[in-house]
Parts: sequence; C-alpha cells; structure tokens
Amino acid sequence: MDAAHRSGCPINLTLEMLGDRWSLIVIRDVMFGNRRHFRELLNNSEESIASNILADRLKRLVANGLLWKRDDPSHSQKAIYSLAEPAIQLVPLLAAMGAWGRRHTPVSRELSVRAELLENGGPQMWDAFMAELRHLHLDAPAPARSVFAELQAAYLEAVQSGIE
Amino acid sequence: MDAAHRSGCPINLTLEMLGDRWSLIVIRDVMFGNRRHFRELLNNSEESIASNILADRLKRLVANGLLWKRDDPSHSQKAIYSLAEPAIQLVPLLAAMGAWGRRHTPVSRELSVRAELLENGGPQMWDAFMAELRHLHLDAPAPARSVFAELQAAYLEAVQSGIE
DNA sequence: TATACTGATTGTGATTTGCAACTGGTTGTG
DNA sequence: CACAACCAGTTGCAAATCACAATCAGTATA
Repeated sequence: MDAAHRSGCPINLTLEMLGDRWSLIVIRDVMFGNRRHFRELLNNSEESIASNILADRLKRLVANGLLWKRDDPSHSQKAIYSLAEPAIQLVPLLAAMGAWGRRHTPVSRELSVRAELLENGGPQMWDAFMAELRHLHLDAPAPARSVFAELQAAYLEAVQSGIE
Repeated sequence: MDAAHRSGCPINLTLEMLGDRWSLIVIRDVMFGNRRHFRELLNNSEESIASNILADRLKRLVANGLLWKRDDPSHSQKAIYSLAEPAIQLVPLLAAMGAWGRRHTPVSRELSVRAELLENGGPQMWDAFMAELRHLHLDAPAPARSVFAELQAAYLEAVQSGIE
C-alpha cells in the first residue's frame, strides 16, 4: 500500500481523494451542468471558485483518473474535460449527499429539485443516469431514457415558477 | 439564508459541513467503532488524528447538531459523545463512500469487509443499523437485529484469518 | 488592428493543518 | 497521603493550503 495513505479504510481513502471543499463541486458541475471547459466551470459556478483552485483540482482529478482531458478540435487552446468511469460511479454518492443536504441544511428550492428527483428515482434512475453519462463522456451508445433532460426540465420549471 | 454559505445547493451545503479530511473520520469512529470518549477517538484512530484537530472537529460537529455531548457519570472529567439524528442519517452516505472506495482506491481487506457487508445489505440493512444507532446513541428501544454485531464479527473474522 | 476569449499562472495575505509539548484537574494504587 | 496514570483538551509554531485579484501568452473574431 502506498505509504502516502493514512489508512486502508475505504471511507478514509475516499476522503483522501475527494474530501475537500471543491473537488465534488467540480464533478457536480461537469456531471449535472454538463460543463466541459475551464471557463464554463469558472464563470457559471454558483459558488464562484477561484481560477487557481479550479486549475489545481482539474489537474488532480485528471491525475487520479476521475476526469480525462482532450483537445477541443474547434479551438487549439480549448480543452474538453470529461468524466471517467470512477467519477460516473459517484452518482449514488452524490445522490446520497443531495438527499442528506436536503434534510439537514438550508437548501434553496430551485437547487434542490434535482436532488429530490434523484432521491425519489432510486437506484433504477441512478443506473439510467450513469448509462447516459457513459454516452456523454465515454463512447457508450445513447440510452433510451434521458435522466439529464428530466433533471434539467425539473430545474428549469422550478426556476420559472420561482420567478412568476 | 445564511450569508456565510456559498450557495443553496444541497451538495454544496453538505460539503460545507462535512467536506474536510477529518469530520467524517470522527463520525465513522463514533458510529462503527462505538468510540465515545475523546481519548478513545484520539488513541485508537487508525489515521492518528492530532488532538487539536479532534477537539476542533468535535466542537464543530456538536455546534452543527451532528453530535451531542454529555457528562460521564463515572468520571467527572469524562465526556460522552453521541450521534445525533442527522449523523445517524449519514449511514447511506457512508455506505456509498465505502462502496466507492472499495472499487476505486487501494483499500486493505480487513478494513473493507464492513463496507462490503453494508453495501450488500442494502437499504434494509442500513435501516436496521440506523434503528440500532438510535438505541445506542439516543433513547430508542433496542431493535431485534444487531447490525453492529454483524459488522464487528465480520471485521474480527477478517483480522483473524489475516493473521493465521 | 483591436477586442474578447482560451486555459491557466503569479503574488499576496489569511486560514487551516500537523506536530509536539504542555495544562489543570481527577482517579486509582501503594 | 504520595504518586502515577488518566482526563479533555490548549498552546505555540512551522508548513501547507486557500482565497482573491491581477496578469499571462496564445488564439479567434470583427
């Protein structure tokens, strides 16, 4: 085992990889917001991440095999970040986090409708979502159901009904 | 909403409360190791937490309503830390973290048998475990099934079979 | 040529972390 | 009663990390 690790406990090792204030925010935005470029992640971030932190986290997540990076053919300087399989398998974890946060923290309604939908959908919905993420980020075929569209629709409806 | 929060997203708010390298380690040790005193948490910690960090985390977790503290009648200086309901509801989240860590990090076998059991047991086992935690940490009646004992037995067996 | 956009880096100060020593008090033992 | 062990922390300090704002050089667009 790598001496750099504090222990071989799965909870500890998960914490060592993702236990900071920004890593899962970045993954959340790539996953649920489909943000694939540095600037998209930087400017559309609800929590306004700093650019050096974002650069550092992207580098670390790529190094740890959670994201992967490729050139954008439309622009020689642009990079496209995608979820790797380990990050896709974080769906149940993020669903659990959303469910817990919805009960025990002061969430806003618009930002929690997706968490609610994902919680109620259960493992069946998570599997469908993961299949879709494999299509969007890896080379898997498109699944019949688009959980992404369902989540977006629910979010947009919540935003709309909040305005009017 | 409190202006101290970065956003009203449930994932973000969960991260603000628990997204550091130690908070969930402390909760894990109270929950799965049934460690209730400061020194138990300090000395038996697999990851060797520093005493000032432990003191800070315990204070924060109590302030945030995840743990609660009472005097130990057997010793005027001893304090007993217990899980509050929000922390008990972290069981599915910790199960998901364990399951992910088991697949994507270099876990040790002894320390991952509990995670495996908890993953395979599914929501039914998590509910039974939460009922038992409510008995151990709150004033709920004792449930018929002891998931705690099942987890400990599996862990001890793994340790045994590793030695011999 | 001017403007905006690309993924970052740099500099600075504030905060958090890790480590070791220490504190004031309590309890059990000879 | 003396003394060691134990109790929950606190203190001091160096190192690492974080947050914020300004900046960078190389594209693309007008």
